[in-house]
Amino acid sequence: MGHTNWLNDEEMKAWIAFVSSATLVDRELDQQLKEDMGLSHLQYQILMTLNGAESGAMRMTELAERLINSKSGLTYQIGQMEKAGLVTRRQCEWSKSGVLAEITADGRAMLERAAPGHVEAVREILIDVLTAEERQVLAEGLGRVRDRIAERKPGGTCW
Amino acid sequence: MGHTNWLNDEEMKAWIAFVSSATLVDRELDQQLKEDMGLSHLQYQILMTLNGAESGAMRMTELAERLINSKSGLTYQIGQMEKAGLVTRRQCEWSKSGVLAEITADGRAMLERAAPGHVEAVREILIDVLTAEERQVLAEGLGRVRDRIAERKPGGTCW
DNA sequence: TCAAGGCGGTTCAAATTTGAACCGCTTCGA
DNA sequence: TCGAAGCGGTTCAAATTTGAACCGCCTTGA
Repeated sequence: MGHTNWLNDEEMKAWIAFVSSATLVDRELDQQLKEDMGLSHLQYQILMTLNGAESGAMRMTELAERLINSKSGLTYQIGQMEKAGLVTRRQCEWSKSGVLAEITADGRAMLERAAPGHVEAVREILIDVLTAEERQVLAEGLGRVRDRIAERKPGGTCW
Repeated sequence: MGHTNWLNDEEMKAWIAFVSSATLVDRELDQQLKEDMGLSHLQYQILMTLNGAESGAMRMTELAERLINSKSGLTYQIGQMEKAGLVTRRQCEWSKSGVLAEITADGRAMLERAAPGHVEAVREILIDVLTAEERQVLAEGLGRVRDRIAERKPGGTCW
């Protein structure tokens, strides 16, 4: 196996397009959210995820996994957002250790104000630039990529 | 215009797949490079870019733009890599301000050692998980996404 | 009953990133 | 020719991220 199977031109193009577009899209959205609402993309995602959970609350670790973030990083961000009044921490009922992050009324209000602009930006930057077929392929192919990587992490929470 | 055009299910799937796969892929590659070679993905990209430039050197600002990185961030990283002996700084001939970052022999050697493992990882994580048609669509569609965003930045160097 | 091991989170120091301020050239227009 | 504006990079402080160490709770098995 001593020989490397380099990427050919076709593969290289796909790879470059993927990496560079991902970087740019992320940067762009972060900027938009920060300018318009003072939220980072991560904070927005936290609010979205909590808002979507029933009772608006979720365990720290599960939240970290969902958002593909390190545990300590999440602790930090929840701390910031707690200061800002967007979320609170609550003890988990059935486990003395165990903390629930919960979205507050202010958090929901913030989300309502932020969502339209964010969705608009997502459309403008990504969704509306692609055809329906392309979106279909993206969902399918990249979904598979995501699942493959997720599978590789047996233990799971090693971030 | 008061009404938000929310993402429908099909669009949402594409969006989610894109964001989450991008995050995971990036994390995965960073990890692989760091474990195997002690390089961050950014550092690897810097070496790649310099190596590809004729004379193995490039202006700081151009490098920053290529890599979609802030100027100060690049200054920092080049500093680190200079300490590690992978690159050097050189004054630009035709401009007294103006700095060229140049890859060293050690830098090229490092790149040669790192490349096979990196390419392998890129294949395993992304390229080989997709069909040729999917790669084609990715290159085409996401290439368009990248170009659109790049166009929006008229001045260019505002990072 | 009790100690080892695992889980859920937090803390801590170190590395990285960001954006604004700054500094020395360069370039123009008055 | 002089001075304001712009470019190319760096510096600096502040925000964020990371990974390892740690702490208390919980489970399990001897």
